[in-house]
Amino acid sequence: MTARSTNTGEGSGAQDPHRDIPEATVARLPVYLRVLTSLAERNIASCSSEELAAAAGVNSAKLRKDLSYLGSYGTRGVGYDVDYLSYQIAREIGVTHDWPVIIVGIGNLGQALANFSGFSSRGFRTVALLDAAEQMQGRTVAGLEVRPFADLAEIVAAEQVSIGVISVPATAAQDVADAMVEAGISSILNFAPAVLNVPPGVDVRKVDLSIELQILAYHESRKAAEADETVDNGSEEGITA
Amino acid sequence: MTARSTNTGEGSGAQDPHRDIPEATVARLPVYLRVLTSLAERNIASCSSEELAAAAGVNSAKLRKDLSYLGSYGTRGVGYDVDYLSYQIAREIGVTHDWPVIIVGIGNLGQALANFSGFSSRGFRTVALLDAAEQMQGRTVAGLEVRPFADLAEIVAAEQVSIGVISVPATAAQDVADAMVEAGISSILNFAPAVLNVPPGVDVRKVDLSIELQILAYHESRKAAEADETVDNGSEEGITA
DNA sequence: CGGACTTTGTGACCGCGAGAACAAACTCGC
DNA sequence: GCGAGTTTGTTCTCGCGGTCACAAAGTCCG
Ligand SMILES: NC(=O)c1ccc[n+]([C@@H]2O[C@H](COP(=O)([O-])OP(=O)(O)OC[C@H]3O[C@@H](n4cnc5c(N)ncnc54)[C@H](O)[C@@H]3O)[C@@H](O)[C@H]2O)c1
Ligand SMILES: NC(=O)c1ccc[n+]([C@@H]2O[C@H](COP(=O)([O-])OP(=O)(O)OC[C@H]3O[C@@H](n4cnc5c(N)ncnc54)[C@H](O)[C@@H]3O)[C@@H](O)[C@H]2O)c1
Repeated sequence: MTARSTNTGEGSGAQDPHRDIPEATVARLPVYLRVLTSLAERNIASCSSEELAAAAGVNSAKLRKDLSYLGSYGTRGVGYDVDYLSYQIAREIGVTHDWPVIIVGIGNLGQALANFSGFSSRGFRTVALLDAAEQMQGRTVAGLEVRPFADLAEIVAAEQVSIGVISVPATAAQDVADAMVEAGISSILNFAPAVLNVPPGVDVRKVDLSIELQILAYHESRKAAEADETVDNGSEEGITA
Repeated sequence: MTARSTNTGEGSGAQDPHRDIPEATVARLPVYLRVLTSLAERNIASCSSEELAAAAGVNSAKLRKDLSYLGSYGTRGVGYDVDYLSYQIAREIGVTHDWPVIIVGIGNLGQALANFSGFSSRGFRTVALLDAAEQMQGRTVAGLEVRPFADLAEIVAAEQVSIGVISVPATAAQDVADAMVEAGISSILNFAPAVLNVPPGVDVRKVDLSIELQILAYHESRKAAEADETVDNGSEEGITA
């Protein structure tokens, strides 16, 4: 999913034994962190891998292996300390401090994102909303004034922004991405249904609702086809045993 | 990502040689379809795998292999016919006809989704908006009246809905999912940051913005750390050759 | 203090998916 | 009609990721 390019030194190998957490694990760490936060809110101090895994919806062995990439933070025979593990995961992800984020394109979706409170509680702070449309200028959304797109570079520099969200129409997405990169942003979350071209070193993640729905539709089609077949063949339900 | 359970007959093996398209391929087919649609709009009749792959942002060999799962729809020495291939992909995904969809939770996000025009053009039709809150009842959003959550079963049955979207707070997500399944929905797109428990045969896909941002944050952290190291070690740029 | 029990951390195995390379098949020009 | 050129479809290999199973390590009770 991520268009993460290989490191700057293309051929260097760069096998620093420091840490290299598998991408699949990185994608699950936030889930674990959320579960742990929820446990902490219920004043649960300690927790086994089995319980954690169940709450996160994954296999317990997978969870243990994931956590082992960060170090040995559990106690055998007991489990994991909720607060301690939470902190370790947050530190690994890099959300012990807040990341400033900007949103470009304050339409339907952009406004919903700006109004969304879930970001601030999970390590992010929306510092600016930008839009190119004349009639959006000066309007206030979620307590922030909508600023002209031309101010992008200035804002990024002033607030040290490295993460940008794109919620403009697909046709404008590449232009916005180019401007973001030019301004110094190196991570982009893209909601527009467009393939973004970015230079090495810049990460792009895309969220595409139509694709998600179409994947569901595919499985629905097959379920329907399967059901038809089962009707034709008569019942196939496990009467074997 | 998908919590698709194994088929009804858990141990049956079900090796129907009919078709079994790899999940990774299924996730890319919608991207190809979008690219093809875009080409068709520009009156481009034919296209090589190389061009398609570039526009979709994937490797051309991978694209060819993906397409080969549907059959041999290309012409060697020429490429693919845009309209023909579009239709074949749409048929495989199952979006030659529209799928009725309902959205539950018409808050910030739900309203943005309801107002989003992109769904209808990609094989989906929002047939109902549901919300539990008293003050939402009777309001009209995107040309549809918001209906009480209690009407869920009735609507699903009347409109033959099999796909549901959840955009309620995380605490309510499991309840809504249960009700959806009870009503006969078998595919769920979940925006709430919660792990949903559903019976076998029901597909769930989740879209979690906080997780996406946290993954970006992780890579940002590492980029920052890397940059620090490079400064310490002096330049490491490819001077080797 | 020791043994039984619990739970972590990890080694081994397997299957999916990505990518490179190539043979087959088709078109087009002569 | 035929050869050169082009592009597909497929085979092979390799590495990542998921799962099982177990040894190591710690706790707790008698
Ligand atoms: N609304 C949804 O629920 C939804 C769902 C999935 C995907 N999307 C995607 O998200 C994007 C935005 O959707 P939306 O419904 O909010 O659209 P919208 O038309 O409501 O909003 C787009 C905003 O972007 C601004 N804009 C346009 N060009 C710009 C530019 N070059 N620079 C800065 N701002 C610019 C416009 O002024 C407008 O305010 C689209 O690509 C859409 O496909 C939206
Ligand atoms: N707004 C965003 O941009 C955004 C981004 C990421 C994730 N999310 C997630 O999407 C979900 C919705 O976010 P939101 O900002 O729209 O919240 P919101 O509070 O604005 O809207 C939630 C809506 O759900 C309704 N609701 C609550 N319980 C219900 C129930 N049991 N049955 C039916 N309806 C019910 C409420 O009446 C309300 O209208 C949340 O889980 C949130 O974490 C939102």
